[in-house]
Amino acid sequence: MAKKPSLGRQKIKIAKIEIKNHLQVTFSKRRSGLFKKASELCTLCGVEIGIIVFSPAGKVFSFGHPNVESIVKRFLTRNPPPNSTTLQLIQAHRSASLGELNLQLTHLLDELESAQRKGTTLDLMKEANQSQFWWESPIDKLGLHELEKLRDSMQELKTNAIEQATKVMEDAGNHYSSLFPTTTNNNMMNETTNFDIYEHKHAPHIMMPPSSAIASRLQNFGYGQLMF
Amino acid sequence: MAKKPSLGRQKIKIAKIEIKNHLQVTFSKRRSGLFKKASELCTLCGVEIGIIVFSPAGKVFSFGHPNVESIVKRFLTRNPPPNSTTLQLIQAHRSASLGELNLQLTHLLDELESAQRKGTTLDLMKEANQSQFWWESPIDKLGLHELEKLRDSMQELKTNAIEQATKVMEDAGNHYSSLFPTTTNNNMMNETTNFDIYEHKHAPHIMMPPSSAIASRLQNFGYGQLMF
DNA sequence: AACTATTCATAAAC
DNA sequence: TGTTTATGAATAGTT
Repeated sequence: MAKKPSLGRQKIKIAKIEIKNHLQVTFSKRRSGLFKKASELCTLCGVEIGIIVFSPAGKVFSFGHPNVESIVKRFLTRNPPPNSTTLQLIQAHRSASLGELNLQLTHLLDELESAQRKGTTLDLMKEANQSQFWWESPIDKLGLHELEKLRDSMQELKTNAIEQATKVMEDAGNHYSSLFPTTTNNNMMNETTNFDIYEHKHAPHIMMPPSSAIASRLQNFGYGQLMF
Repeated sequence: MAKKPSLGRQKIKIAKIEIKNHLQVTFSKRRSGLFKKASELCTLCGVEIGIIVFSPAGKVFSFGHPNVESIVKRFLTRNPPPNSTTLQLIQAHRSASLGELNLQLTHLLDELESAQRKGTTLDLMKEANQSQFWWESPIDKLGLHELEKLRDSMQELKTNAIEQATKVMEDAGNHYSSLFPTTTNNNMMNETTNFDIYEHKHAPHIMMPPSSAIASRLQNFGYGQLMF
């Protein structure tokens, strides 16, 4: 019988895909393909890469090694030395065993605690009717650093947890796929690589100054009328 | 004569290339491959992409559609995702399974991402020598609130992790003590493709020589004489 | 840089 | 969105 299992990959023109559904599929596939390529390049050549993608729907997808923010910042400020503290931290966590999860979490809790304290302080300052915003206050590079470390730790923690879970369940011969609400791939990313998908939502209340304020701020960055 | 035109492409391990010459070639090839992929993705799906690459030599290569700066700016000024659902989610999954743990971590990462982004923005502003913002911030206690929720989430997470760890170790013994090969891709997106009429011409390939690239970019950010 | 034999990515269809 | 299939593309090794 004439069977037609699949035409296989077909050559396509590099032009905007008009079929909505098709576009979504292609975007998803190629995005992960792009990130995978980036990841491999990082590992193979020991380079640092940051990728930011804005989907047509306004979502943000980012890839970063070691993380997008450090890349961006370095790009903007021609940051000279590579991030050492964070890398060390990650390195340390990379070989962590499940038994150390508790330790890590405890440590993270400590950091969170201090972050909270900082937040409280800032809140009090605001209530004291300070006209300056919170970044005018005690928060400085240290705060940033802490946050970075925290985040990286969390990332690593998550990775470890998932790794452990996967391994353990595989060993136990369980079919675990239904246990994971979110997709889990253990094969494409590199150890210290951030592969984040950050959903853009429409709640402008957290830290969003009026557009006019943003405009003026950006002018101070040399954006001028470029943006607004 | 046995002819040996080429072995063709050989499979390689994704690990740091040690032969410098080889590394250089691979970096060059794969970098252009990466940028090409990005370019195609831009055209096919009408998305905006920014890529920043720091070579081992410290050189900067970038790709941007329409240009890196606008992408970076959007990324930095993006609204942080509202996290009001996080606590609910955590509490709803009080008896967390491993998969739920993963979910929780993903959400926590989102929050941390926001916090970090704030920090990055702050830091950049400071470096831009901004010392005052004369607009009144619409912010409220959300900052504190977020931190509190984060804290609570972490507490919950810790409990769950310890539970899981105990349970898992009992179930599987110790034969998985050292297993941390690769990381994880946390994919959890579901976007309704919005079909805006984004006109996309040829995706511009921006590969400027490092120094000039940085220079022009920094000038655009008001760092002009600060650097050079 | 150009050339090929292969591996890898992915368009289609489910 | 995951899987499968078969083909289009990218690229490792060589010249």
